Amino acid sequence: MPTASDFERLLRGASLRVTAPRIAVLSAVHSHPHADTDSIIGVVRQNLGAVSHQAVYDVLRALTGAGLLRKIEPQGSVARYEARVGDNHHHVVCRSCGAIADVDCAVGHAPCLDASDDHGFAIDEAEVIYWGSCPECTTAAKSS
Amino acid sequence: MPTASDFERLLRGASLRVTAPRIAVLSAVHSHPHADTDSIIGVVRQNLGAVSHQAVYDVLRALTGAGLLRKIEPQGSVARYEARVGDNHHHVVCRSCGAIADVDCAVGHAPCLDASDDHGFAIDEAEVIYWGSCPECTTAAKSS
DNA sequence: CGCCTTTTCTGGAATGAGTCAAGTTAATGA
DNA sequence: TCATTAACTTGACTCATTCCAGAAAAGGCG
Repeated sequence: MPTASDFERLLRGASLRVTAPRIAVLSAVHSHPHADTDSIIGVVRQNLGAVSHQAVYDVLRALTGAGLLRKIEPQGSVARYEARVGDNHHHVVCRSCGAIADVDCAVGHAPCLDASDDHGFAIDEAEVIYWGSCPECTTAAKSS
Repeated sequence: MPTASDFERLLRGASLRVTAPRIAVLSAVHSHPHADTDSIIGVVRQNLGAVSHQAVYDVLRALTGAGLLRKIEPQGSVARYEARVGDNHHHVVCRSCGAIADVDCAVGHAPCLDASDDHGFAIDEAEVIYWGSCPECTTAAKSS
């Protein structure tokens, strides 16, 4: 678990100003991977007291733009954020409860970037989402 | 381009009632792949006259559930629908203009379904979205 | 062919994530 | 410390999607 000064270094490294809301958001996302915006707001307020939701939205956008956070939004879910960036990993999403887990890329290093026919697009990223049923929901479904 | 009676057969095959809005929606999605809900409503109204947006939403959900349509919603975009189902293809999305194109699966037949570590999830589908820049936007960016 | 049940469609109101805008506050760098 | 500029607050607002209750139509059956 990184400390506040680690986060401060991260922010400075991205030439972003160091403010309490930003550190709180970074910390919240680090300790709650795949959390949605609302939960993040909750965690941040628990640490800092009153913080406007607007500030959290702004911070999330700034940090996502700077590459410190990654935004994911699987179908039917609101936006979620995670702190693992730059390691090209993917996600499994449970169809029934929405749980999300990380999955390292199956084939090796940044592999899935090959489309059979790219229609002239300049492709810079391949995003993979695996859909299925998490262990809990699988068990629950069997016993019913 | 399938005809109205083709769509009727599709609907009956899925044991869904055959109604004008449903045929119009099917037809609209077939002729406008990757259209968002609003455009679909527009096309349907052009063919049928007044149709409530609610009916279109209901129809889209029913058809998606029956497997006649597929819903896709890339980040930052509203829901879009397409009629190509059951052939495990993926999409390229342009980061700047949002254009979407189809991409057949890179490695062969339902290939990407292997995650390195599935965390106990029972995975039934792998969804791949390639991000990049479409030919138009690539050209526009160079000339600026 | 016409009735009955069930599903679908209409119209309008409601929900909720996310955005906009204007003004205030605070971090940074000289 | 002071000026500059980015970040935060407040509050209203947008817009896709959903909910609700009543009207209409589809399909099955006599």
